[in-house]
Amino acid sequence: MPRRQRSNPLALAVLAVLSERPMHPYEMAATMRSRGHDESIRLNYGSLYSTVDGLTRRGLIAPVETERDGRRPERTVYAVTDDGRTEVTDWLAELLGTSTKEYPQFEAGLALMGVLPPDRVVALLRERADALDLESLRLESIVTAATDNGVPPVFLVEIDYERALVDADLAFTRRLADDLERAAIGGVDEWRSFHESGGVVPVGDPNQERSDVPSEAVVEAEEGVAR
Amino acid sequence: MPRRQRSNPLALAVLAVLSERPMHPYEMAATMRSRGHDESIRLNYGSLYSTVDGLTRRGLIAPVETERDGRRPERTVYAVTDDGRTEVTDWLAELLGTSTKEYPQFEAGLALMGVLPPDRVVALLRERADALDLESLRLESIVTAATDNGVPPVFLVEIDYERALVDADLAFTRRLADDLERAAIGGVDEWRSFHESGGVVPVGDPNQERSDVPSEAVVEAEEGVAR
DNA sequence: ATTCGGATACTCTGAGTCGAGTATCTCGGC
DNA sequence: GCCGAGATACTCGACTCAGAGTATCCGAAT
Repeated sequence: MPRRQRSNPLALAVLAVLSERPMHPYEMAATMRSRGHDESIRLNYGSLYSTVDGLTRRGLIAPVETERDGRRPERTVYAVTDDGRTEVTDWLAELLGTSTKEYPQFEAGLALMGVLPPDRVVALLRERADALDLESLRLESIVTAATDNGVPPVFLVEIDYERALVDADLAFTRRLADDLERAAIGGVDEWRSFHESGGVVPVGDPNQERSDVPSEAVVEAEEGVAR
Repeated sequence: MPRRQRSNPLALAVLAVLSERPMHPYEMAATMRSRGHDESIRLNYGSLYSTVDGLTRRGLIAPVETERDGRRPERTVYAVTDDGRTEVTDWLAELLGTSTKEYPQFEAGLALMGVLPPDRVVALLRERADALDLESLRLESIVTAATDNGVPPVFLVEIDYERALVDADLAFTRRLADDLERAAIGGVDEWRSFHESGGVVPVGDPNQERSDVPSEAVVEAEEGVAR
């Protein structure tokens, strides 16, 4: 059994458009773009073609014809198979019915922010908040424009979703910046004094170095995390 | 100039731990895990070792010694270089100071949900909401446990962040399920009747097929999106 | 008449990703 | 004193991904 892999949503999008009618890859891309799905699903040609290959290998889609127009490159039209039809609904049910852990970049930044001094972090968070504000407005204008064009709101829920997340992110980011500034979170003072008194952990004998660290409590606490 | 690529946060985490002191890859992994960073940054051995290779190639870290313990595999200890030190702070500033577009799986699901009938979607969204509820509790208990263990709250902000997003996601998901059920969003009735009267788009001549589609308005509207 | 941007339609390559696999050592329980 | 579970430390290979590159065609403006 060829190990199923539902990691790449682009494959699901391919199955979905092919459920409507057979197409060649380039047309799939054009269709997705015209529906704004490229806003929610990462789409670029390299991935598209290899995704289509993968789906073909797994028997979820199959080429139905290849046509050539003048001296242009050949176009291969694909159709979804019965297995493919089953897969679309199963996969979609999985996406809509469960929550999968994701790893946003910003979360990594938060986990490692101790490397920078707190004042710097506060300034950066404020910048980020402004960027998120713009992003929220951008999303709003997409919805407004589409609605004015007669697109029924059901087709825009993925944008609403993104906006809800951006707004939550914005609120969190602003709040964190404020809390760090006012040192309203435990450990900020130690973090600050660590950076003010040297900051860079010296490289050398690990054992020596441990006792060189200014704010021992912080390091120990961080290392002692038992989750 | 070797094109910099800051796509993989694991590389940043490697630079960050090596900023503290030189280590061999396996120890880096153990350190990250002990700090709970594997909750925020995707970590597995395959990626770790190739990430370390990449950083070495780009001159951001360098091997300082290789030691062997009995007949065990050799351990190569790496240290961060000056370029590496610059890179950590620059990269971190980028992560904390800007927002990068991400593509959550669920958003893809929302964009394609039209493939399933609305009632099915409502049921699935309810399931997802329950899962998110559990996830929120899990995150809360992580914070509680760590705090009880004496970890200063500053080291837990990335969990707070995740929790804020999960809660926003939960609120959105529940709200959407309700709205779809009550058809409080424009286009749901058309969607429903489309599925009740056949549902599957026939495969065949594209031109014919277009006029076969029961709810023409829906399809046209979706295709007419101009964003 | 010509040219030049943009659309059409893929192809190539190098790099990254991930899980499973390998082999050794350690330590506690019986 | 031996056995198995878990920790230590990495390796391998199949697959995926991104984005630049290639080649052709069309239409509108020069």
